Amino acid sequence: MLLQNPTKQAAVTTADKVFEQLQHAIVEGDMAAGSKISEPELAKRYEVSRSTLREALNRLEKCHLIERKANVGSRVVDCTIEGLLELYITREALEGMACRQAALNMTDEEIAHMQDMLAQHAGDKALQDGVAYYQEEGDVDFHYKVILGSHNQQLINLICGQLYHLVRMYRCQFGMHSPRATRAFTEHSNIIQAISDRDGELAELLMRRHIAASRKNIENKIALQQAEQ
Amino acid sequence: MLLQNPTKQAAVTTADKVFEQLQHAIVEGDMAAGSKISEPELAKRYEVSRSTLREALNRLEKCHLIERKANVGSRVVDCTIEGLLELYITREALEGMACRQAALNMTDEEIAHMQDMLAQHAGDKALQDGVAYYQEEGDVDFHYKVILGSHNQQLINLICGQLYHLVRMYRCQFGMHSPRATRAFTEHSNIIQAISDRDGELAELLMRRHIAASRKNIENKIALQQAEQ
DNA sequence: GTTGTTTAATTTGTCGACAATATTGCTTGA
DNA sequence: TCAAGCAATATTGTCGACAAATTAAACAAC
Repeated sequence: MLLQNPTKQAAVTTADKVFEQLQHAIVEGDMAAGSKISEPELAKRYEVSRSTLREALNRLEKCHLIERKANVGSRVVDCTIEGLLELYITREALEGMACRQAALNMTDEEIAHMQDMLAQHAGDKALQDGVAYYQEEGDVDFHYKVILGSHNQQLINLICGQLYHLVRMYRCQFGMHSPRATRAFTEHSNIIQAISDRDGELAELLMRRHIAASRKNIENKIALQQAEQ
Repeated sequence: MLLQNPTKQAAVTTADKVFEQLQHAIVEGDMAAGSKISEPELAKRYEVSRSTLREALNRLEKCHLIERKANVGSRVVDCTIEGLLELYITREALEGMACRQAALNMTDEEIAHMQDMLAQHAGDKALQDGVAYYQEEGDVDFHYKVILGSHNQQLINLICGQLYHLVRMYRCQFGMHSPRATRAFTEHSNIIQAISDRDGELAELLMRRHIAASRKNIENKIALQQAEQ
């Protein structure tokens, strides 16, 4: 299982390694969302100088996992419902367009490969109807493939390099392993079909609905929770 | 005339100031696109230490104006036709969605203010049918207003904080003061109308066409240039 | 003359210390 | 008792120097 950011390149410098560790810690919630970051403390904990730590912090800021204010310091971003919904809106726009471009720009080989992947997921899913696996890794794999298929470096960087770290963070913190698996599988199939038909307009429409469905799913949950209280 | 990035906050630290100067230099082309960046040289020229310069470089990287490779160094991004078209595609997706959200989320006051702005531009335009003014500043103002009107912080940060620096760079480097002014004005009017009608779907559609029209305008120019050779 | 290797020089990455700014806690006065 | 101002503390921003890596150059071998 890959399941790793395709735009990620091997960590060579120590700042890279610290960045990755911090990234993990933030995404997994080991560093509480919204909490203040103490540079001296973190530098000591990871056994690096403050310069290297600051270099790592800069990269965290680049993917919107922390926020800095001049002469005040850094905080881990906090996960709010509004932020989550905003993120989905943004994904809808970007991944929708990426899907349209994928329909135009993917090679036949890439499309074939993606169809194979889906077929394999179908097998896994039938095998272990626990559904969890597909939703977790399969979903991310699928979306990555489509995004990369757009062959648009701008879109790829924005989505994979920045947005998806936040997406993962929200997924962890809100414990979202949503049980839309079977439905998601059908939606994925239809999207791939549209791509292989080179129907960009339909591909975008389907991807947008796919993401919007997840968003609405969340909105409903929220509404339900508020109704209970 | 404002015409400045609405997400920009006052430069307080010296790294901020160096960042702004470098940003200007890159956007305007004083630092050639694609050229290598020498940290020691720049640090000396701006009379700061390498640490502060690197801090500034980090921010330039954040808005995609330079690219860094570990142990190798930084380069100013180069302006290619492909990159420009990719940028327009991305804008189409993001600003389209921002426009839809603006139709849903803008306050009546904000809408009224935008209508006033357009009316004023109309006057200016009639006055000096030189057209240049409207295209330059008015266009940017209009787009900023719509983006901010989305009330979606994620979209605002992505577009205003990152994408638009690149947009400005391309505009400068390729000398694009495209003469679509009168047509653009009509398109702007229609978009505002859709927003004030709270018709998100139409607003998004119109904004996407508006941006796509600019892209196609460029594509045609390119095709023409290549035909000449 | 070209290729491959070794050495020198330059550049980037990292470090610890100092300066400037912000925060905290205390004192003082009303 | 509370507010305001001041002092002390801690944090961030900036600096110059050293270590590690890359690039350039010189040299040797084919």
